[in-house]
Formats: sequence, structure tokens, C-alpha cells
Amino acid sequence: MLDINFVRQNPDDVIAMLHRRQMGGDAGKVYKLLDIDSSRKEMVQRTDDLKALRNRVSKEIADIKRSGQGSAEELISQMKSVSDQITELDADLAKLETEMEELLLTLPNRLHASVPEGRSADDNLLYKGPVEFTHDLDFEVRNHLDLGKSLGILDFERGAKISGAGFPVYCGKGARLERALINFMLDTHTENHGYTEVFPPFMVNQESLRGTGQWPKFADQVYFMPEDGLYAIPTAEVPVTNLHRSEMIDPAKLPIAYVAYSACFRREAGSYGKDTKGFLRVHQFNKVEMVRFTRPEASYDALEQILSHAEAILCALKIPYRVITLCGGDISANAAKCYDIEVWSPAENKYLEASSVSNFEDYQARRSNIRFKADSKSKPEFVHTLNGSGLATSRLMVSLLEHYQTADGKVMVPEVLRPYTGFDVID
RNA sequence: GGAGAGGUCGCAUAGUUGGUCUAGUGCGCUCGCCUGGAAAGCGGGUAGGGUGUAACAGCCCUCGAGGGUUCGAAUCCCUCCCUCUCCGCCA
Repeated sequence: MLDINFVRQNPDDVIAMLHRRQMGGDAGKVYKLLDIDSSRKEMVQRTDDLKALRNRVSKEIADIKRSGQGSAEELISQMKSVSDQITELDADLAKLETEMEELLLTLPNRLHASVPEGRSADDNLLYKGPVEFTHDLDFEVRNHLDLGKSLGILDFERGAKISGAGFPVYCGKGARLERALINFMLDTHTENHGYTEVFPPFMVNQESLRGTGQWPKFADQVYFMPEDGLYAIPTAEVPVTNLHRSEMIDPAKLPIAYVAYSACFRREAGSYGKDTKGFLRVHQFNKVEMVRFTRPEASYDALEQILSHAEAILCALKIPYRVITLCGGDISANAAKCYDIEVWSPAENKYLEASSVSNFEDYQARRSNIRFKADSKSKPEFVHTLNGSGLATSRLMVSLLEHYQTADGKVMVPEVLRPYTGFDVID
């Protein structure tokens, strides 16, 4: 969420940002917010004055009672009415503060100056690549669905039977390949890139969703367990970022770098009919996620580092990809800047998003109250949070199967995964 | 699921017949004095948020969270959360 002080001092910047995000219609929210903010201040002043009076007189009453000199009846009845006023004003104030909080929570993050202008995904800019790796595909390529089915490694039909559409089952060598990918990525990030591995819960409370910004914006995209008030995580970003919710981080520990595997659950409501084939859009998938907490001045370097760490996986797997910078109209509300890594699918003949690498600056940290003190004397500051998929296996699997297929319908296992799979070829 | 105990300012603790607790003490940390230097000793400081100020000061709120009673709540009442112990059940 945005700092109300920033909004107050730079309302025009906030509105300009909304326009860059193609959300100019929300400009009214900013004025409403400022309006509420100023009445809130006024009201705080009034209640605080009354509370100060009550505190002072209550002490006088205590003195009178203790000494037994004189009567406190008059003061008590005065304070009774003061207290009634306070109760009333506090209720009004609480209402205002709730309203203000709700407005603030729905405003998107600031945008970094380097985020390109644009209305939609068509206006995203190529940042790196395409990075090519040659694979011998001079035959009729099959798509990942055909390959998965004929090799008996993917079973969408039975997944639909036991759970529903969009819940794939991996079988035999497919299951092993999936596990190999996850392990390879975790090992690479922990051993080569300096991340600490975390294995988080897959269900979280609403506070956690709010902390990272999925709540309230994506409320309808998250699976909910009403009996227990728990939500299935749409990404490991949620539990891992919330590890430090409401904490004052020891500055010596910064920057913090975590990597986590998790299953990810998404309802994908409203997207029926789009990319329904196989792995292109599923309700449950696996992802290895990198999450970082940095000092504000270090976050943009960290963004590039996370990107390079995700790229390192694709280079090791020799999977062609490119990196794009999302434009103002396409970037998510939480992010100040975001790169997408897209892997090439020879069968679909297009790039598929396999990773998103984002800097949230202090947007999530403010929501989830994650701070540090540069030194013992300085004021607490919000950390910057970042994350990047490194990577999601579903679309990676699409690209991998398609690139590594052979003319006779088998799939070779990429070199680097062979120690993990224990076999060289899927047949 | 049932019964009990407990959650206090970094840590450990005091405080539960409501008012002298805007929270004491010890440890830790930190600054100063002392010292050739250090230890010990002595003295001071040591949370967050809001409001306010040029900046201070001041004022308000926070003793797990949220309500309530009261002129006044760490202290009484209610709800919830968490931790520990015991019992039951169980992948």
C-alpha cells in the first residue's frame, strides 16, 4: 500500500501513476482519500484533547479519593459525559480509518520510472533475448499433450476425474522429471545463488494474503477453506514474504534471500476458454520461488540478480527464452517493476510466461509491516520486497518436452537433470 | 474434541483486593565518568504508531488481539488467537 503521507504530498504523482496503469478512472479515489485523511486528522485532534483531559482529571479524582479531602462527585459526573463523547467520536474515527485503509489497500503501487508506457501486453518491451538454444526439430513436432499422453507421463483425464479440469497427474518418469526439475532448481539457488531454502505451509490466513497484496484484489482467485478460514496459496510468495510480517528485521541480516518450493493453487475464475490446453492454464502447479528482503537502495540491483538467477536455470536446461519488461498497462498492481521470462513452445509456436520477477519496493512491506532500523538510533524504515519464479514447472515442462522430443516420439532428458532423474530418455 | 496453566517495554521477571504502574527490577545493548588501557564501579539512555513542531517539546494510543464495565483497567467481565501440560481421537 502507498504511504498516506506520500499521497498527501504528491497527489498529482499518484494520479499520473494511475493513468500510466490505465486506471485513470480511479483518480477520484485519491481525492476521496485526501478528504478522509484531513477529516481524520481533525478528529484525532479532538479526541486526543478529550482523552488528555480525562486522564488529567482522573488523576485529580484519584488524589481526592486517596486523601479523603473533598468530594469528587462533580468531577466524576463531568468526566462521565466526556467519556461518552470520546466513545462517540472514537466510533466515528474508527469508521473513517477503516474507510481510509480500504481505499489505500485498493490503490496500486508506484511505478518505477523505467517501466515502459503502454496500454496492454502488446506494448511490453523486449528486455533480453531471445536467447536461443538449438534443438534438432526438423520433423513434425508434437505438442506436450500428445507427448505426455503417448509416453504415459501426464494424465489430465484422471486428474479431472479425481479433482476436476486443470489438475494434472504426473506419472512414472513424468513424476520423476517433475521432481527432478524442482530439486535441480532448489539446489541451484541454494548452492550457487545464496538462497536459504524454506518449505512453507500451503495454506495461509487472510492477513497473509493481505500482506502480499492478493487480498482484497484477487479474493475471487484464491481457494478458500471456510471451516478453518484458510486460503490455499496461489504462490509461495505469500507464506514466504509473510515470514517476517510485523517484524523489525536485524539490519545485519539484510539482504535476506529465500527460495521455496510450493504447489500453487489458482481458481482462474473468468478465464475459461483461454489457454485451456494441457498445462497452459491449470488450477494446481508447482513452482520454485525466490523471495528477497532488501534495503531500499539495494532493491533494483536485487531485481536484476533474481532475474539472472531464473535465467541461469533456463540456460542450464538449454531452453530458449526471452525477457520482457511489462508496461504500465500490463504490470500487476503490487509491482513497481516487473520482468516476465517467457519460454518458447515450438508446438504452440509462441512464448509462454514461465516466470515473473518483480520489485514491490515498500508496497508489500508497508501492508505487512516489515521494517528494519539502519542503526539503533535511526527511525524504522520499510524494507523492499522482491520475488521471482525460478521457475514454474508447468510451462517449463511444456517447453522442455517439446524441445527435447525426438523424431521417434521420445523425450531426451536435459544433461543437468540426469543426475536427478536417473534416466536419460523418456520412452 | 475435553480439562487445566499461561501470554507484561530485546531477554528474564515484578505487578491480578482497579487510582502512587504514563509499568518496577535484573540482564543485554549504548553513551558518559573513572583508567595509561581495560575490567569493576558510578551516572544517563534504551519500543512502536498517531498527532504536532522549522526542529524539539507536548499530547493520544499500544501490557497476545478485539470488545465491555468504570470518572479511571496490565489489574474486573466477554470473545478470539497463540504457547505449554494432561486426556480422547486419528490420517
